Amino acid sequence: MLQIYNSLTRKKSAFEPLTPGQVNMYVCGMTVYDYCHLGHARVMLVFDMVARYLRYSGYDVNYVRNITDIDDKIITRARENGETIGELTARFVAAMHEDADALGVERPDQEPAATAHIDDITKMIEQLIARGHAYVADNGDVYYDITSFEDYGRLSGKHLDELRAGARVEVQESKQDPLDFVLWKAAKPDEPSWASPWGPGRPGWHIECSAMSTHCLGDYFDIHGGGMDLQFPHHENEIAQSVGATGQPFVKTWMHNGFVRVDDEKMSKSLGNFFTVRDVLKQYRPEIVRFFILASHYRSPLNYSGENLEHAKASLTRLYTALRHADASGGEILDDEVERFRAAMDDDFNTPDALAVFFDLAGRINRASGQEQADLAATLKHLGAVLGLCQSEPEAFLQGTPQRADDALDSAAIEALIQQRSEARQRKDFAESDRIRDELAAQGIQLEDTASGTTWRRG
RNA sequence: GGCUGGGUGGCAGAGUGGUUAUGCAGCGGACUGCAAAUCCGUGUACGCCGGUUCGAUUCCGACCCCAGCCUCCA
Repeated sequence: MLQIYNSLTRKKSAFEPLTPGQVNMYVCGMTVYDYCHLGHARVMLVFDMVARYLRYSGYDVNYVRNITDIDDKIITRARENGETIGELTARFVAAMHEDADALGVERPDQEPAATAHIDDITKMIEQLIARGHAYVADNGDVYYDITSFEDYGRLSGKHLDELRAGARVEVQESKQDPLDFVLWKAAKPDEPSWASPWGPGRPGWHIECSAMSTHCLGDYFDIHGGGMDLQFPHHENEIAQSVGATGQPFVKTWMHNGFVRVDDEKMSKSLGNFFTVRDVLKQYRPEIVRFFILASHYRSPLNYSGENLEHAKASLTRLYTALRHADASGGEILDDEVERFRAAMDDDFNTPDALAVFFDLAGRINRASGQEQADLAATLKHLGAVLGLCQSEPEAFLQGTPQRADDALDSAAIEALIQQRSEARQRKDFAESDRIRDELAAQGIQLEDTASGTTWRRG
């Protein structure tokens, strides 16, 4: 039985979908004005893993991940670049897809963009006004009236008076309460805008997720996810909006993933300490990045460092080294191992524990032979598919692309040197043999002599 | 200050009221011309102080420290 930690109740509980066999999941995606950084990659990878595992567990999953394609930063950036917001966002949506695809993240079933749902957004705002949860201010903005929603603060554990005491919210004359948040922003001159009952303007950030999730998945759905920093105010506001507008409960299980850190500090745009996915992929192959992220629990902080990426690389190398000498064809899936894997994953998607099963399998593959080995290897590949790992040909992974294409040897050159070395070894010229091996090692090529010949990999 | 989450062996990272994952690194051994890979063996680690208990790293309380949110942020 799958247990998921619910941020709303702050405890793990058994997952039961609202409709048996069906899971509706919404995840807050990115604001497309720049390239994805590793923090974005973590969200995409974590919920990709969740969707994959839910499907593996037999659920029919409808996974929605939105795209925020209108907001202040987008407007500013487009203006700086001298391009339209449409041109800017189209470019970064494409870049995001490239990065996600590279990391083996399966596309969500739906990827709604805010600007394509202005009608849904304005309708929801009208509902909120009609139900007494929102008001039109004298500056033309529409605000949510925080005092009209009794449960406000429940998700984040905030109390209204304490939030007000914090007084870090910018004082806005037009607001009835400093904590009221904007649903619709009246357009200033030269800003992109859409028509609405309150005049030309654009949606506030929070309302788009309420409108799009409801549009795609209905009033009440199973899982809503995102980064921890979205818990307040974004998700808190979504609850106020959706429950306020529909009168129905909104989300059953809230899931929040931990941050990627650098030097024990949150990686973020505002701190400027971020690494883009494409930068990291210049140094490490996608599967290594994927392993790195899945090797710690999704709610834990994850520290980015070259050392940790090297750890991930070494770990994957061990798995692929085991698969390299095993033939999985004709192998049968071993139920006991699948059960161990599932027990780990059923415990709030405990991927580090699940990966321990992979290493047990690898060790046993190395010791076994024949049918037993084939069964073990087939099981490793089968479970690997659930996490999006170990699906490459072992040779392709181990001999994969060099880190620096300019000075590295190609396969043919390597094979030629190995051939020369074999001949040297034949005539017991070990000085020459070792010289060639050292030469290859200097290029990052590791040799392995086996009974059936010499194989190589990039170390 | 308020609210969350956390402090596990050299590193990474799970987990548990008593037999103490997993990977990397280290050490000893096997294999090897030598290596590499692999295999075998090897490490009583759970922030500090009290309490509950036959027994706590695991439960309770205090304390110290760290991170996050309270402002745009995945």
